Amino acid sequence: MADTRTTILDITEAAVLEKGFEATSIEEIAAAAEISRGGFFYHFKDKNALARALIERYIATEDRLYDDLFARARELNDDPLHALLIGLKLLAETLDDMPNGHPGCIIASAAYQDRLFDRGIRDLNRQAILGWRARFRAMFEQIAEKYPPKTKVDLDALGDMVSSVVEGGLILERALGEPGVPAAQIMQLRTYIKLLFAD
Amino acid sequence: MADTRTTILDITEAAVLEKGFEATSIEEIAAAAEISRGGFFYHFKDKNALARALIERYIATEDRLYDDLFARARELNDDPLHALLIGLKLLAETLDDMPNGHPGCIIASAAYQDRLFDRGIRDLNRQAILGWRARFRAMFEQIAEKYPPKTKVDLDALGDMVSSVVEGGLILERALGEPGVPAAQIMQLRTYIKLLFAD
DNA sequence: TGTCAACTTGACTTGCAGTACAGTGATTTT
DNA sequence: AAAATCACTGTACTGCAAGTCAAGTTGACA
Repeated sequence: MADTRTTILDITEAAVLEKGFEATSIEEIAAAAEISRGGFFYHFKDKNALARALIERYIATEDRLYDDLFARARELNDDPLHALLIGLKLLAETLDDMPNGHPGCIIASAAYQDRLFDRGIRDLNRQAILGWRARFRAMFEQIAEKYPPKTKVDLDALGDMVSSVVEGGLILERALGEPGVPAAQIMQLRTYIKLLFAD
Repeated sequence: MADTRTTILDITEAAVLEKGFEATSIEEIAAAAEISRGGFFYHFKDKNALARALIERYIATEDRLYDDLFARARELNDDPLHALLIGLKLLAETLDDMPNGHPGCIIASAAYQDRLFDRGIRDLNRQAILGWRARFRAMFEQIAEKYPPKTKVDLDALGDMVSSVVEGGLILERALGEPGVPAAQIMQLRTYIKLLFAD
């Protein structure tokens, strides 16, 4: 059996995906983990600490996913543009294969509940998004060197666009109850990049 | 003086933008509106009714904004592609001129708190997003007739992309504490549309 | 054998949502 | 002029969830 802390995080993640962080009570998390409320507070000082651990875990997972995906893409094609296009395709497929939606929500829900979460969580979030910006910006710089873009373009904004369409897509997906929106949005972004850089 | 109901909505909107819906108590809304808690419940049955009214008002505002913006753009240029490009530029400028951020958050925060809000609110949200999809899809259809797209493209996904980058941009803006992200994202989308359709 | 980590139990405080209802002063209707 | 309605105030209550605290239990390992 996994350790209780991990169990709590798994249960919380599922509950948060289903109904949001606020709507998930400690009581029900404890019940699902088959421990008492007191037991919960033994592992996490308060709900804030739980949120923080969840976000930390999510960011680590996401970073690893991006590492793997774009490393594999680069193996398949050494050209920076084609590697990115392959990576985005893989990302779209991965997004579509997530049955219960994507935990990206957690970042968004934290972004919209400033007061609820402490500064530490906000900084965590900020660093993660800046990290993704830098990651994709670096790829775009490499591409732009080899393939001059058809139009002048802000590479930071382009880097942000990956996060932006994923997060935006997740919101639409949830609000519409229609799966596949983030993947479709990523594919749009892919088309944009193709038009912008490819001959 | 504005009527109390409107005052309550204004105060709530500001508070929600600052710290989220959940973190805003009825007590503090009532205090800011200079009425008693009882007075609040006279106007709104519960917090759900307040959220619903806020979202209704937000959607109406957003629809009116889109109506105005793209009508003006069409006045400036009768060509469907150029009108849309002008409209998106105007939208980016409008987004940048909103000092306290954009209430788009409200849609997103509702999307992430399913349980908190009743089905009516969820349907409202859904209809709004479908409306925006249809609105932009119609524009893209008109454009595609005159300017065959360089690549096959899913017009629904393209229509969604407007909502997607605005909402996604708002999340990044909030999480980063960096203004101007949604406008920058809209400008990226504009570049994409230009590359996709223009000669 | 003792000690430490990982709990449990239970009692408590605080804060917020929501209910219920009695009353009040201003305005509107009849 | 009387009656009704509107837009509240005020108070008192229930119920739930978060979080605190103190004291006790249980199994593993040194």
